[in-house]
Amino acid sequence: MATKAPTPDKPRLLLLDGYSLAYRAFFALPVENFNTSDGQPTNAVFGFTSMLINVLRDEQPTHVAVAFDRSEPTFRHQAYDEYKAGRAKTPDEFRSQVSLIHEVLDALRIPHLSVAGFEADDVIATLSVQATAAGMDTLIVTGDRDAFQLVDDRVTVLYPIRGVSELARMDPAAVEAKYGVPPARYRELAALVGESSDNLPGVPGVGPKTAAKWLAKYDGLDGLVAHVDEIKGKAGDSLREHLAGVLRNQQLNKLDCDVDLEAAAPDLVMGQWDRDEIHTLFDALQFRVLRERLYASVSAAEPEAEEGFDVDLHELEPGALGAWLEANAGGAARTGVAVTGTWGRGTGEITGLALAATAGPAVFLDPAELIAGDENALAAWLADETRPKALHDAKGPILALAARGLTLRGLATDTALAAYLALPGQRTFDLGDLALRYLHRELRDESAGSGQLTLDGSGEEEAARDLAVRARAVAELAGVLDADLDKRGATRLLHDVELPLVHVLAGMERAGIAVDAGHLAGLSASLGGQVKEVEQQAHDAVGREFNLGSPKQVQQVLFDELNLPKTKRTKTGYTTDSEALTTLLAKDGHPVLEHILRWREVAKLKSIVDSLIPMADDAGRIHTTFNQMIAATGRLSSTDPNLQNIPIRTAEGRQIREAFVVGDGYAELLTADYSQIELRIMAHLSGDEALLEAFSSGADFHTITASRVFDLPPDQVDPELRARIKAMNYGLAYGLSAYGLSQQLRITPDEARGLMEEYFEQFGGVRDYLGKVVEEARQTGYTETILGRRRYLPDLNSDNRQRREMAERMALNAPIQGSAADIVKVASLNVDRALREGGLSSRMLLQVHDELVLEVADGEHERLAELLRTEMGGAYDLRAPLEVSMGTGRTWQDAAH
DNA sequence: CAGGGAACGTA
DNA sequence: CGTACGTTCCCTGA
Repeated sequence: MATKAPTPDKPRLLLLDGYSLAYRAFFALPVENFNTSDGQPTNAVFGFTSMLINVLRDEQPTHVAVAFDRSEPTFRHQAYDEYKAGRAKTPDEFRSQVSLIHEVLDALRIPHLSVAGFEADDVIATLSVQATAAGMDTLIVTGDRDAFQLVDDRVTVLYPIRGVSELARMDPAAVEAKYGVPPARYRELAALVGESSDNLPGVPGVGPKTAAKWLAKYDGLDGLVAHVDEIKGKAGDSLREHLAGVLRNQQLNKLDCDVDLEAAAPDLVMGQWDRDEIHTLFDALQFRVLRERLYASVSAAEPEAEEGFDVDLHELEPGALGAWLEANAGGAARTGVAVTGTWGRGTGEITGLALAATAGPAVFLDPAELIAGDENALAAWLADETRPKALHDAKGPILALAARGLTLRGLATDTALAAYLALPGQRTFDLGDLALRYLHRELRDESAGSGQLTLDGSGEEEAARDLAVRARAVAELAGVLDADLDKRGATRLLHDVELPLVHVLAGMERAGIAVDAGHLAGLSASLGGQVKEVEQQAHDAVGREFNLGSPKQVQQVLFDELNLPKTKRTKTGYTTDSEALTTLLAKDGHPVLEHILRWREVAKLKSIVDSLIPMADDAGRIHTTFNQMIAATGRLSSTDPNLQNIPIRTAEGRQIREAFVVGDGYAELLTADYSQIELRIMAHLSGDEALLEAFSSGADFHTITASRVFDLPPDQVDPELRARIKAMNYGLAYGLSAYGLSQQLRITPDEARGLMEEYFEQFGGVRDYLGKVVEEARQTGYTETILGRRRYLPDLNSDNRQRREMAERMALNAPIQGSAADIVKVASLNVDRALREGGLSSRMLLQVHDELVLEVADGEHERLAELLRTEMGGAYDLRAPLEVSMGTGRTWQDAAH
């Protein structure tokens, strides 16, 4: 995570054109999304401040100022009556925001300048010239292209493209690449082409290309004027006719570099801003996301003390570990534990282990060299609940320790999990990154005693020190993350749910699930035969061989050779996905389409089967790895292999489920899943009485809701109507649009819109709830689940419509999907506890989002079913009560219900 | 040989 | 122009 290092040795001046940027922001951000509760529009303030914070963060200037235009006429108006004539009147909603922008700048202690008779650009030009003279670099942020004439080696313009979040970096090369002339000639080009926003017409029929060509040929505008009679063609006539205008433009678009200012460039030093003042102002503006971004970038702007960690690494005599632990890790303070080794597939191996608290000495242990007494001391300490430990991503080490017969208890925190709860959108939580982010320290050894140990020379000592540094970093991070989680209201979620869940997941990974190798081999063979057969049929239907697995070749066959109608575009061509091919099949009916679809189906199944076969261990069991820190919503994910996406939809797919079987020593498999958990959560969260009633009635939920929407008795709801409402019910939680619904149900968008309206007439509370979730998230910057799990969605305030709408769908889905994840996690914990407390031998094997798969021990069926009903059903008290359905059987498929 | 894109499996 | 994932395969470009 290499953050761009600030260059404090070189002063950098940042200049912004306040009015032009605010105006951009005003039109980029939909004003209806940016209002304080008393009706003050804030989209321009928000957009301007957002840009400002981003540039401060990314560019780390040492000096800064914002220039504003004045309302008085400038020297340009005096020279040309029509200057900027015909401009639309400034909207009132915009004007009221200008003074708010001034307040923001005051609170940030950023000077703003304006001079009667001059435009902001003249002020900026003057300051940039001063800055260059003073040996400073200058960055100009403006939406006015006239500033390009200022660009040189020391002066760069950042020009907003598309909204307020993206800036084009215009250095001399970029200007030349874009306009075909060096920055110094930009004025001449603009004079020829004209600038409509300033009401400076150029030469009709002459664009940037022609203008650049002329300027290059005649070495600038003066040369062009001197040879104006030589220019041929229409463009030449046009130029001669409008030459006076061109010369006038060139006069007017020259920026004045000598404006009288109160402050000189070197005076504009970035100051420290007043936190209280910012809080007060941002409270009034109801900015929450920006406040956090501002503080995040402030700390980033602070010079990072990139020190390492100082560890006092003790070398222990054999047999001394017990006493050392008693002295240095025997209290109630958390000890950081770092482990090297390998883990996965439900097992692992420890190759090194280091312990270090936030202060005091550290120790490194090589498990291969531990004598029995030390091994016992370590085992006792690790298993001691009263000796709190902090680890970073503990599940792997727990598996590796378990493989050695060691049990870890007293896991007081896991810095990776804590960071996940703080920043759930991040995909990786590298210890080094977190140390840098939270501790401003690098993961390196800085102790003076470094190199004095005699651990056997070479790399061994370095490895020991590195691990000790990691243990120390974990211990220190633990404290900082505690505070961060507390601030975010996630402390209980960590301690009551995620941390204990680590052990449950490790248990499931260790257990694995048995597979019938013979069955898998049989499937592979039969699917392999079908793949070959269908491949041949496809080749025959086309008349040549091609790779069915290559979308590119499939496209070529379908659209180039068979000339079938084009489908929806992808980035690289036209889609050949199954939906599109099915539609094509209905239209054209070419036999190859059927073969391609069939081939994809069997090839996919075969690849799943073939990937499972080598995964089984000697005992015939497959051990997945559950990842607890990937999904932004709080769900688990499963990898290596992914056992959360084993086919179930088709009969052939279900054959794969038959390969997952009960293991030796157990009676059968049991699956227990929540019925419609997400819809129940939606009913609970929205409090929609009609929806809640549909659940409490006990009848088929989709039929009941359909009967309400269509005003029919339930027994007259046909499958078609039920299917439509089922699609609505589920689609709602995903942010389905009328268009999307129409696509899915193959009805017109108008019909879909009508359907949605009728639905909301009955279930208005759902609509209100979904709208409210998004609005609240826009204000606070995050959504929250029933257990307080947050998801941060800064894009809710994006000026890019596509990104904003995507974030809105995420915002309304996250509390629903995330709350379901919360509930299943709580249920897993409760089931695990009840199994232990009840002394049952049955065990959990898998979690598939709303389903638990268990292995039932002999004679425990009844007790287990009862236990699951209690623990899963009672995991959380929803207004639409949780309902659990179960099935048992020899295979996973047989256990379906 | 890494990484992106397309396609498709699940909840 | 419906959320959340992981895997496989092909293809491209260093």
